[in-house]
Order: sequence, then structure tokens, then C-alpha cells
Amino acid sequence: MTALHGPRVTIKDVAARAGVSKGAVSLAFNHKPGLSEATRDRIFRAARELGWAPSLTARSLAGARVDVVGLAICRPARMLGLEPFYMEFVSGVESVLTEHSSSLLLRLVKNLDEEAGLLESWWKGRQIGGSILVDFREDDPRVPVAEPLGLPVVAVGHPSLTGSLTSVWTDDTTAVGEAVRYLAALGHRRIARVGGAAALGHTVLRTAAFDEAAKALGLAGAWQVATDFSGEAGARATRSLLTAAPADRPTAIVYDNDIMAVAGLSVAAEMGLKVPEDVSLLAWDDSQLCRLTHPTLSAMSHDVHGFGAEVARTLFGVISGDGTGSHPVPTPVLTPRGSTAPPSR
Amino acid sequence: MTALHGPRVTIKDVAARAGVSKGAVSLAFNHKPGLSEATRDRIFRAARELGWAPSLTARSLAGARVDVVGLAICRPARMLGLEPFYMEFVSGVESVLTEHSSSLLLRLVKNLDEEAGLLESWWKGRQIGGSILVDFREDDPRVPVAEPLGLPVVAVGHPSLTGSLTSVWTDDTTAVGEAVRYLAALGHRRIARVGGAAALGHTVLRTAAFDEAAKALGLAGAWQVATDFSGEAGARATRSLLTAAPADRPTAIVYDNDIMAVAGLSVAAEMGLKVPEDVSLLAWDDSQLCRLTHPTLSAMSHDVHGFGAEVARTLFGVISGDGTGSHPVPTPVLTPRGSTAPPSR
DNA sequence: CTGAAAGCGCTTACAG
DNA sequence: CTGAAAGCGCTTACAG
Repeated sequence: MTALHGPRVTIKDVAARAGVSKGAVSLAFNHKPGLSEATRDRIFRAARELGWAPSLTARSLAGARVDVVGLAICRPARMLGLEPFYMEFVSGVESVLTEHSSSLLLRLVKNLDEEAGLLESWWKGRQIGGSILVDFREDDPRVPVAEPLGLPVVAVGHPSLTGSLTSVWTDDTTAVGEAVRYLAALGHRRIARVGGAAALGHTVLRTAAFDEAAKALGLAGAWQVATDFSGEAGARATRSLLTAAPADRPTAIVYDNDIMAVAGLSVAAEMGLKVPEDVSLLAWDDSQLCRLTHPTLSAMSHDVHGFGAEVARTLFGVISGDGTGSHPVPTPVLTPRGSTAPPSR
Repeated sequence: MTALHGPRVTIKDVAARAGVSKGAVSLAFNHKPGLSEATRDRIFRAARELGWAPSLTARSLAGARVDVVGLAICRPARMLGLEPFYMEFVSGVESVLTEHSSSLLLRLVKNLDEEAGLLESWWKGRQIGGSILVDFREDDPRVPVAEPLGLPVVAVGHPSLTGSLTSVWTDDTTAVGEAVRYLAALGHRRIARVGGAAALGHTVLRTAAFDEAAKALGLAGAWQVATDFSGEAGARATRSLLTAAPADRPTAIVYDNDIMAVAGLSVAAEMGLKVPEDVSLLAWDDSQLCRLTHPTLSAMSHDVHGFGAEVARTLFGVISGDGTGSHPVPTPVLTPRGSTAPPSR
């Protein structure tokens, strides 16, 4: 049952019906000059009447551009569902792809070597015209693969991680510093950070930035713990931070995403601690989730949708050759809400 | 900079290097019979040495199967980020695609007519080998389009909505009945439902099921309100339901997803109502989110990841022609947690 | 503007 | 198992 879809309509049929050559049809559908308005109209009408759509696979074989953008994500499948970041990022990417009539080729991979191999076969198989690379690690294996391939790419990550690839990034170092200084300004002297996956490059950068800020401010206590970004890990980390004696535990906690902050909120409630009186909580990314809790979550806000859109726009620049080059997107800004306040003691 | 990737390696080069014909290389890479182990090895070695990967676009032009599955999602981009459902569903789909070395072609569309057109050009352009269709409406425009096209498809939705298409669905009618009966068994006589988008077929089914269950149980009060699935809409609906005088307002609320239930929880807190003492809340879908709140959310649990996987498996059945046909996946089951209890009055 | 032709990189019979 | 050939449906010069 591989389909009974009658005799396939091809460019030849359209040309015959419009009384022109195949070449003319091709010109019309690729919006190239050299045809009169009248001819163009006749061609489009014929195509419409026959229900013809150009075969993208034939088109790309013949050397035209491929209107598909690849995105491989390397995180455990079961964790993706909850991270609002990805879907929002993807929807931002999509919003730009749609303008270019492009689609996203999405693949979940187990590790970066698999991803590197995938990129190579996608590109060599002419399945994609370019790719977005996310979640960079130090000494990332994708850098040496993408470069010699000639694959148009935009790397989402700090230039210190992405080598020679065109990259778009958020200035995590500055943002972490701002988060810590804000909490310190409220009077907090013992601050913790529940970070993301230790293997990720941006986690490494944030960790260093937190250390530096804590040192610069001469904090009395500074803790950092790595997680896998899941709510459960965030809950565990929070529980362990808050079980110390009141005088020894943090009075403020910064989270690397918002789902862990939500989990932290619930752990505080479960332990009988009031937010923000007993402990201040500061989320990251700031999806809609942060406004749905009680109290609402203060957060380092980040236009993730816009981030995705900018990455896609940059990729189209790289593909067409008139790229703007690497650049940061706006640094996350502090959005104070109900979960942060001066410490009560 | 459309890439300087040297002279492209083709099947011809591999054949030459392995000392065989192009046809033999093709047979080897498509795992077809007719080659000795030794020849096969020689071919794979040559391909590896040259870094060759078959051009999927040439392959599919030549008539072979296309290893790409389409998925168009028709919801406002900004709303997708927060709905854990989709990412979990997609990750379930991906888990099966990966086994088949397939990728997902994802596209956000504005309306179903655009989606119908997209399916047609994806299929005619040989961009996809099949597609997954979600979010069915009554008299869905995709049904009459997909059928005559011969496009292999799996429709996610109740057969009453998906016509002649192979479909996989959850029995929402039974699940809604179970949810209402559970709350009634706890002693609730005034129950509300905060539903999803009214235009969606499954919302219509759930609405009817709720009415029926309420009638069968002779509830003293039964409310239903439609939303857009967003947390904000869920919060608004909850607020309006709970502002009535204590004797007139619902003592239990069922939500059509979990994000709205989280929002409801926070509205109750904001209004000074205790959950579950003053009002019981029951979520739907049951992502990780439900275990991260305080109290934890009782929910109609649903293995969304498994659902996506089953849909993908079914699609591969349709594509290969030995499909199992339409069938339901397990009905969501009640998972009681901290947000439901007998009414206190 | 047209028309005939070559070529993209495969797969698929078909004769050996 | 091999080899030569046709064909998939386009695009891209090229001569008119």
C-alpha cells in the first residue's frame, strides 16, 4: 500500500499545460527573472489546476538550496518534556523558519559524537541546508566536525566554547553577577546556587561567575550544586541546602532554570519555611511558570522565544553568505516578584 | 561561502575504491541480499575511508523510502513552551524514530488549512514518508486531504473525529467519567471543569462526558469553562469559579492539563483557600510538574511519552503496510495525591 | 522569452 | 555476484 496516488504530476505536465518549457516553469517557481507576468501567471495557473508542487528532493539533487534546518538535542528524552526552555526556543526558531518556508528537522541524540555523525550525514545527504547547534561542552566534538564539512551552522554558546563557528549567546557571566549582587544588595550574606548539568559549557561559565561574584562581595557563605536540570534534582538540592541549622544555611537560592525553582518553592513549604521571609528564591529563564506560583517567582528573565528567532535569523545569514557574524543576545534581566526579599534575620 | 567542501564523494567513488559496481554499493547500503560477506565488508570499508554517506535526496528521488516523519502543530507558538504535553509527546515519537534512523520534520502552522497544504507539498515533494496528525477538530479539513493523497498517516484522535484515517487515541470519555465519579465518591456535589480549547475535538468529547457524568450522578452543581490551555486562562477561570459564595461555589475542580491546575493551586492560595480542605483540584496529563507543587497535585495520569512512541510505531506499521490499524492507548488513570480530599463542609 | 541537453546521485531491473 | 543503462524530477547553462 505504498500509495496509489495516480500518475505523478511533474514539471513536464505543468510545462505542457502552460504551453512553455520545463525551464520556464522552473524559473517561475524559483522567482527568477526572465519571464513576462503573463507567462508567469499562466504557469502558476497550470500548476494549481494540476495540483503540482515541485519535488524538493529533485530540486535539491539538482543543486538548489535545501530549505530544511537541522536541530539535534542531546538530553535525556524524559527530561525535555518539562524544560519549558526548549519548546520556547524551538517555537522561536520556527517563527523565523516559517517566514522562509523552511522546516525544522529535529532529532534527539544520546551523545555529541552521535550528533556529529548525524550532522555529517544530514549534510552529505543534502537533507539540511544548515544546522543549529546547542548545549556546547568544553572541547566540543562538533566544532572540528562542522568546520571542515562546510556546513552552515550557528552555535548557541559562548565563543570560548564554540571555536571558529558563528555563534549567538547570552552573557551568563554578567547575568550571574547581577543575580548575586541583587541578592547581596537585599542583605543576603549566605547565597546558594542550584546549577545545571556540570558537563555543559554554560554551567561551567556560570559556576565560575558565581564564585567570582561571591568572592568580590565577600559573602559569608556560598554554595553551588550541580543537577540534571530536573525538578526532582532541584528539590533534592534545595532540601539538602535547607536542612542545615538556620544560622548556617543559605538565606537565598539561585536556580539555573525555572522548573527547579518551582520545585524549591514546594520544598520550602514542605519544610515549613516561608518564602521569601525565611529564604529567597530566584529562578532563571522565566517562563510563564514563574507567574503561576504562589508567591510568584522572581527570575532572571530571558526572551527565549526571541533568542530562538535570532539564532534562526543568524543561520539564514550564514547560509546566504551575508551573515552578521557572532553576537550576543540581550543579557537576562532581573525581574523581581514575590519570592525575593531581605532576609528576616 | 556556500561551502568549499571539496569534490563531493559519490557512490561511484566508493564503487571504484571497493572494486565493485555502483549497484553493489547500493545493495550493501540498503541491506539487500545478493552480496557475499567479504564484498559487503570491502564496500563498507571503502565508504568509511572516503567518508561517504549516501545522498538521501538522490535515494528518495530514485524511488526509495523517505525516512522522515512529518509533524505539524497548530497552536500559538508562545503557548507551546509551557505545555509539557507536546515536548513529552515529541520525545516519545523521537524515541521510536531513532530506532528507525528517522528524523522528525516539525512545523508550526497557523491553521489547519495551512497544515493540509503543507502535508500535500511535503508528500508530493517527497520530503516525508508519512505524517503524524494531532489536535483534531470536528469536520477536520485534513481528513479529506490526507486520504486521496495516499500519504501514510496516523491520526491522534478519536475515530469519530478522524474519519477513515488510521488513528490512535485515549478514551477521554471514560477518563472524564472516572474523574467525576472519584470526586463524587469523596463527597463532592458541586464540581467544575476547566476545559481546553473549545474548538478541539477532544475538548468537545470531554465536555459531553462531563455533562453526562454530572447528570448520572445527580450533582447539585456542575460548571464547565473553556480556555486556551494556558496557565493564565486557568488562573482566570479558577478565580471566577471561586469568587461565588462558599455555599454556591464548586468544592472540586478538574483541569484539562496540568499547567492550569498549577495555576489553580496558586489562585486558591491567593484567595486564602486551602487545598484540599476548601477546594479539591484534579490535574490532567500528569507531567513531572504535578509532583513539584505543594500540595502535590492529584491527576489523571497519562503516559504521554509512551503515547508518542505508540503513535510512531503505528505510523511505521502504516508505512510498511502491515499496520495494526486504529486502536486506543491505555486510558488515563487516577493518581490521588495531596490536592484532593472530601469536602470540609 | 524557448528548447534541447546535461547533470545532480542514487535505485532498479536486466542481461550476463 | 558484475556492468551498463534507464530513470527519478528537477536546475542550469547554452544556443537560439
